[in-house]
Amino acid sequence: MIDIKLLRETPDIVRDSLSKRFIQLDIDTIIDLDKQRREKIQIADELKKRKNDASKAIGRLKREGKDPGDLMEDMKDVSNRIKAIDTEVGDLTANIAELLAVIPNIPHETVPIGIKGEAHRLIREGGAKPEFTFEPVPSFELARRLGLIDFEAAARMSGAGFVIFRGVGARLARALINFMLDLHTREHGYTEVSPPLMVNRKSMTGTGQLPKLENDMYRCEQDDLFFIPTAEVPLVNIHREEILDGNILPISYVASSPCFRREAGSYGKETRGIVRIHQFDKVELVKFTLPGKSYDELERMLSDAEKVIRLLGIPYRIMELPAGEISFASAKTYDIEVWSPARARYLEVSSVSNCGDFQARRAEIRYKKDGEKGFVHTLNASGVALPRTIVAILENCQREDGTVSVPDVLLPYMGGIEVLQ
RNA sequence: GGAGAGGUGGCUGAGUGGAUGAAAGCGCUGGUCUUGAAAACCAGUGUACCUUUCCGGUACCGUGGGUUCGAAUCCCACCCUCUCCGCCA
Repeated sequence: MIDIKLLRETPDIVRDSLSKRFIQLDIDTIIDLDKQRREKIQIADELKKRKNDASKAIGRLKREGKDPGDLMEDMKDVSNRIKAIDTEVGDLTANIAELLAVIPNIPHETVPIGIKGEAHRLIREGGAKPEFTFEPVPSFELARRLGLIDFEAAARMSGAGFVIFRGVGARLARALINFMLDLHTREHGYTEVSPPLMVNRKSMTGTGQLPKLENDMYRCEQDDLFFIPTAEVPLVNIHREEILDGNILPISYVASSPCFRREAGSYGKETRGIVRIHQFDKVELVKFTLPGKSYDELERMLSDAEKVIRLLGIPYRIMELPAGEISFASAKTYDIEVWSPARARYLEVSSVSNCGDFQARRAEIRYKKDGEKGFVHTLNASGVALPRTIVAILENCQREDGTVSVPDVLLPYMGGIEVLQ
């Protein structure tokens, strides 16, 4: 959530932000409602003061054995007026909150302007693209031939967009998860967390998935619980409605979890293979920082996620997203993309974002340090998503005989399996 | 799912209709003292909103309603925690 004061005092910053994101929203209505609300609060507060003073006087009179009858009679009317105004204020507050909740975060000043394509800024590249003496086979074909993934059985039991990793395929997924968790906990200082996979509405609102993305999530209607689309949601909500000691920041969490996404409306593209599926595993990184430190931490987080890909030896590149492409809650986002030789294109395996105080404001996550207080900054990064990383491993490490060599860093996790065959 | 108990500030914990935004203790911050530290003593120490030069005001005792001139305190609903029973990986 953006600060209502920003809207009140410098509405042009918000207008500018919306236009950079190519979003049209009526903010004048909010500004007007906010003005009305404050006026009514003032009136109500004055009446409440009268009421409080009178109540004290009545108490005093009664104790002295005098009759406060008239005063009590007068206060009945005041009380009713307060009730009426409070109802109006309540309605206005709810109305404003609702409108404010759909305003996206303000992009950081360094974020490039634009939308698709050329507006993406290349930050750096790594790893050499493999040079094949044969036509590279697409990952879904390799996975099928090697018996790593069963698409048909998954479709039968759950529908399109679900997959079963089986045998060495499941082993590879588990190896990747363990490798990443070990890397982030041992070398990058993250605390491992195993969070709930279903969370309530308030949590989803706190991180910014709601109210906008309700249709993109699986929901258990009976209990009004949502399946998490990313572990970012439970990780950030760990500290919801808390005041953190500024001296223990930054706090860094890592979790591996399945992610559930309805991907409504995306049928037709990317439906083949495991590039876009309804349930996938992802290792997620989340940090809580002091406001002044978040952009330093963003770079560190980017390199933490990048390390995973570098150690796996997969060719990749890092792109900075333009304002028109960054997500709702983000102020600045880098994508890490891995190379898919069979498709001759890059696939996003990680999004690394600084949300500034946007989520902290929604989720009421504050800090206090040396008498100074405020909202923390929150950051999140995939570190990284499994299926597309598996695609990249299969395709980049494939050999002419149809087998795939396992990256060295995964060998300790593969129980002696060096080649997928 | 059933029965019971309970949810008060950073923590422990008083408080059953008016002098309580909330006793007391602990913790924390500053000061005195000390070579320094500890102890002792003194002072301060919740969050948010409105107003704003200053001053000030309002709300908040799990959440939301209600009763009342007045609610932490009474009533209703819901949420959460604990104990026992049932069920269960």
